[in-house]
Amino acid sequence: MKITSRGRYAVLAMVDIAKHGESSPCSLAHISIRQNISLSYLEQIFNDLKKAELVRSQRGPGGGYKLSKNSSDIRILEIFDAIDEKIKTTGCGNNPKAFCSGNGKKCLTHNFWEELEGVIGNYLN
Amino acid sequence: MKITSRGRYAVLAMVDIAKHGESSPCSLAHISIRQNISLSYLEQIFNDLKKAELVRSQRGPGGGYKLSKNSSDIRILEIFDAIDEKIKTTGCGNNPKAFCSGNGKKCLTHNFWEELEGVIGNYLN
DNA sequence: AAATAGTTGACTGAAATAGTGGGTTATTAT
DNA sequence: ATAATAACCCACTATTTCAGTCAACTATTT
Repeated sequence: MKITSRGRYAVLAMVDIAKHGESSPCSLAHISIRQNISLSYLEQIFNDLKKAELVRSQRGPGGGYKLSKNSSDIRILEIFDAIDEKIKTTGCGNNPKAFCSGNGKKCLTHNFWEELEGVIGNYLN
Repeated sequence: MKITSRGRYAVLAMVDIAKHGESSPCSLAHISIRQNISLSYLEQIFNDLKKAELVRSQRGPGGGYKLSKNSSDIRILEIFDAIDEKIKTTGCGNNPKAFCSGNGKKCLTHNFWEELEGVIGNYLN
C-alpha cells in the first residue's frame, strides 16, 4: 500500500507553486531543481493537472504555471483525481457488477476495504 | 495507492479461518476454493503468517491452519506486517537519515504523508 | 502403505512504474 | 526580426513489482 512517485511529485509541485507566491508564474525547470524532480516527468504530470484545470499555463520567457484558484481551495484529493492516482483497496474496484469473490457475491472483506477507502479519501479531502 | 492482492488475500483467508470455527483446522485447499484464491499463492502467504505466529499449522489428513489466538485479538495491521505489506506514503520511507528532497532536508510534503500513514495505520489497528 | 496437507524454492509472464529523449509551438525580451 | 525561453507533445525503454505456476519434499493420519 503505497503512493506512487507520480502522486507525490504532483502534490509536492503544487505545494511548491503555492509557496512560491502569486506574482509570477513558476517554470517547471525551477520546480524541477528546487524539488529534485525530473523535468520531463514534471511535464507529463502538469499536462494532467492542466487538463483538470488545477493550474493555468503561460508560455514563453517568464512563463510557467500558476494555480488556477486559491491554494486553500485545492484539495489533495483533487490532485490525485487529476493525475489518476487511484485509491483502490478493494479487489473488484468498486464496480457494482464485479464481484471480489467468484461466486457472484462480494467477498467477506469488501466492506472493510471500502471503509478504509473512505477514511483515506476523507483525509485527502 | 492500492492494496496488493497478497494483502487482500491474507486478510480474506484469515477471516475465512475465523469464520470457519475453532473445531478443526482449515486446509488451504478449502480456503482456496471458498475464497477463489490460487492454492500455491496461499501457501506462500501462509508461510509468512506462520512465521509471524498468527497461525498454527497441523500437517497430514484433517490438518490445516488455525488462528494462534482469538480472532478478536488479531489486528489487520499485524497481518499486513506479517506479509510485509508496507504502508509507505513518503518518498524517503521514513528512514530518518534519508531525505525526500535532494538538499539534505525533508521535502515540503513529508509531514503530510506521515500523518496519512498514521491515519491508515490507526484504522488497520 | 496410501492419502493428505503443509513446506520450500525456483521460475515466469504481464503489468505498472519511473523515467528518458527528441522535437514542435507559442510568447517574450532584446 | 531574432533569439531565448518555456510550455507542449509523443514515442520509447529499463526496471521493478506483482501474481501466479510448477515441482519436489516432508510430516501426519487413517
